[in-house]
Amino acid sequence: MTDLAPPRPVGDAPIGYDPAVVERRWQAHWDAEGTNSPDLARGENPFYALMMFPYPSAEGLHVGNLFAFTGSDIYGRFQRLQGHTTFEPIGYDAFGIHSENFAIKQGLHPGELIPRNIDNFRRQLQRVGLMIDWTHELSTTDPSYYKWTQWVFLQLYKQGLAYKKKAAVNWCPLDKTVLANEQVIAGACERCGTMVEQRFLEQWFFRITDYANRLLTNLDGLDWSESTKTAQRNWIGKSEGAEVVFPIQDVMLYGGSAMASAGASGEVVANALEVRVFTTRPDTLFGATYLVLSPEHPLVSIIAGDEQRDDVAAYVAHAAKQDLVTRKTTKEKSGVFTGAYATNPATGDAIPVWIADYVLLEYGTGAIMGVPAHDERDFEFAQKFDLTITRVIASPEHTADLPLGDAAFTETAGCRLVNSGRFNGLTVDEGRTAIVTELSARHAATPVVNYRLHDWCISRQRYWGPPIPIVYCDACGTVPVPESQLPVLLPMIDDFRPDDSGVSPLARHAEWYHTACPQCGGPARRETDVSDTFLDSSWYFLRYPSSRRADVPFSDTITKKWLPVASYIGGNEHAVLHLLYSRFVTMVLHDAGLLAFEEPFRRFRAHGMIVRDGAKMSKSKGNVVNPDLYIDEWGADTFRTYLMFLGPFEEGGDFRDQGISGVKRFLDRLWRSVHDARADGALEVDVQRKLHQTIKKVGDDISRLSYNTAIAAMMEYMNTMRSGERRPHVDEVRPLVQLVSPFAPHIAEELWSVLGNTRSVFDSRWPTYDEALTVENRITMAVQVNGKTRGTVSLAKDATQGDAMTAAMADPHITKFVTGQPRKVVFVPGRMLNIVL
RNA sequence: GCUCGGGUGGUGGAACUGGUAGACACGCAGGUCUCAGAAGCCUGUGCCUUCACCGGCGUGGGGGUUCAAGUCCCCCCUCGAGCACCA
Repeated sequence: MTDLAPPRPVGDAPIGYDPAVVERRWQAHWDAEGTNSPDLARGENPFYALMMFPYPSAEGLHVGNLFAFTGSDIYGRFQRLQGHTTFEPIGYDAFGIHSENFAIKQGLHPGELIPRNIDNFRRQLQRVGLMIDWTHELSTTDPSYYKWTQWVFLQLYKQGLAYKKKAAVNWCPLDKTVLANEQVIAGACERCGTMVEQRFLEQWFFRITDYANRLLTNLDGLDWSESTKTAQRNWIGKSEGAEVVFPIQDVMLYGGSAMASAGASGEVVANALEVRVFTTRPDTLFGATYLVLSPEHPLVSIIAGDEQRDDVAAYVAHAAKQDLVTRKTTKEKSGVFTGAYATNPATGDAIPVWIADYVLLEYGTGAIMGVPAHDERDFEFAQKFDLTITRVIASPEHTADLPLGDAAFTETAGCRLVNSGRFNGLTVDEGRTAIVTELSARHAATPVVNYRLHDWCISRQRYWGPPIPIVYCDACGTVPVPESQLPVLLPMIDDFRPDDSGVSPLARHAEWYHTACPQCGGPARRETDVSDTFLDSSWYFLRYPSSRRADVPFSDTITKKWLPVASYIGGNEHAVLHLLYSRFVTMVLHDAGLLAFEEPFRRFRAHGMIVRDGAKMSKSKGNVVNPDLYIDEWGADTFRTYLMFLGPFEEGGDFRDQGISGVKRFLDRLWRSVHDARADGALEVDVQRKLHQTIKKVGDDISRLSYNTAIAAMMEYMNTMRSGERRPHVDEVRPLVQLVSPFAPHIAEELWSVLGNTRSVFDSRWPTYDEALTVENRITMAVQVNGKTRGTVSLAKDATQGDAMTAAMADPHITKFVTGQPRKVVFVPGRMLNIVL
């Protein structure tokens, strides 16, 4: 046991509260006693409080991290006080391009840089007093961790969910490297300014699209922030519609190979070239006056007419040269006619087939039907190239031949079909169904659901990540590395910079690259790509409780006991990627029979952002707050509590140092109240009532993460309890120490021991309140005349309308507004009285 | 452009299901204590008018519903975040 005696007043400090001393003492005490390391095997009533692990940057923790961690810590500590065994782990998400680029800039190896950053993070995390179980700390860069990241890859591979295909990526021809979309600024490389190109490279993908519908429908049952669920729904982007078949007319077939498409039964139908398009508006089919294929569409070279061949080829080449970002953001329409015509299956008309880069190969079928009258993009395109525009939807005020004017008509509510043959007069919804039904009978359409979600590209042609555990053998082909041979260690090489070749730097290391085939023992080559950091973080919560097990990624019994995660708190910037990938990986492991649950996070809450003077903190703006300086000056307890007091936790707030002194004063008063407390005499009724109200409110508020109002409530109680320089009774102060403890854990422990307790305040139980004692027996009721508040009356808590009326009419300030006989009186018991004249 | 959040005193922010708008805190002003200060403690503090009482006006703007609107409905302005030619 460390020394529990209260510190003597230091120097001139009149009250003896020295945060630095108190905080150091209790951090050492927690460490020595293992206060924050629960017995995971035996602890009762488990509660897994998870915070998103940080990326250990060179700058150290920023206030945003601290804000998030403190919010999560308060919730975890509160749950512990409710009688749970709380597990609060931390780790570092330390692989990735960020670290690698930074290391390159500093001329250092990420392998030396990262441990240094982690040491600094650990130091900072320790001094804010989080209830972290340090015995389960992890880093994704540790071979004992990424061994199992590779294992996760293998599980997906085994399920047929990992595959390799060529995909378009941004390529900087000067830096000779692949760029993420965020690294392309206005079509140019963010580092060297060179125009970026599109390249096709072989990449590993996970088939997350197979899980799209499940990822979407499960959301309904999750206790998550609505904003996060909405973001996921939008990201998955389900759209229901139909695929419609447009036969190509009179094609000149080149080279005889014309690849007539294969029907469902496998027989080759001669001369049956056709374009399939996806649409969410089959009701507008009669208005489809042209088709547009994406420039990469396989039919393009086949259907292009002799005269158009050169133009088409030039356009395709132009599109290929564009980078992905510019292509998707340039709204100016461009395109060329292919020379081919297709038949609109509804009207039988011949319509021209164009190609344009506003149609993307990766979405739907890579081809669209152009309905210029009712789609903005198509309208723009048709105007530019002078294509036919036919109205097929009309609102009740429109006639069938009313011209469109200068914009597409995209409304649907209350509208009906026109110029659509026998479908005229149907509503949009009816038309949608009727047209698809009829075309389906002729095999010209199929109802289809499409998702915006793409498969997850996990390949990175970089160095700083876990090597993808695959080997290529001339004899056996693609061979997964057997689990017994994991981890595939990332070699510590000096020249880890990306180079001219466009493949990972690992390819340059023959001794690593060449290996023996695990199947036949023959010569083989290793996969040189490493995996995406999002794979590292997609399963880390499974590892924490079992982090000391070398033989399995996660123990069955421990996992059954501790997961799914009871509370997960993090930033909404991870609403889609990290949180979606974690759900996906969990589902896959569930389907493989390795996990009993399919959703990893029972409850998720997104915290807000801390800004400074209304702007996001950034080095370039020079408004970054260094938490160390604030902790030095005010102490961790004050800083934590202040961060929580600045605004609603789920909304964030504006950091300004002016307000921090108010919180410090509050803790000073708490300190003094405990030291001055008397043990004799009785409790005051008003103080006691306020106490019970406060216990109730603080508990309710913490449960809803309304930390700012919880703190305000404690301050109110303090004002009541210590009004003037009133000496409070110990029984009035003791519960306040407990209420404060999740926010300001060090001072709470200190004062708890001053109050004579020998065990941690976090092993005490949250104080209980008596509902009966929270009730006020007299109430102040507002009295309105014609809806305007004209005064108040003081009444017994169960006063009737009659009592209220009598009291109101006795007050001349009120009666002077009552100039006639009341027409009506509205009485809300306990709240207000409204006299209507 | 679309989606999701916001807009309340000098400032950060309260206000649960419509029911005394401005809790709590900062700041400011005055007082008390002190040789003086710091710290504490007490009082006041939305705006306009007034010596004061009284009164009027007030939650981005404009309409509406209601005995009653920061809260509900419609239109508009504005700030932040995310997504973005997704057919």
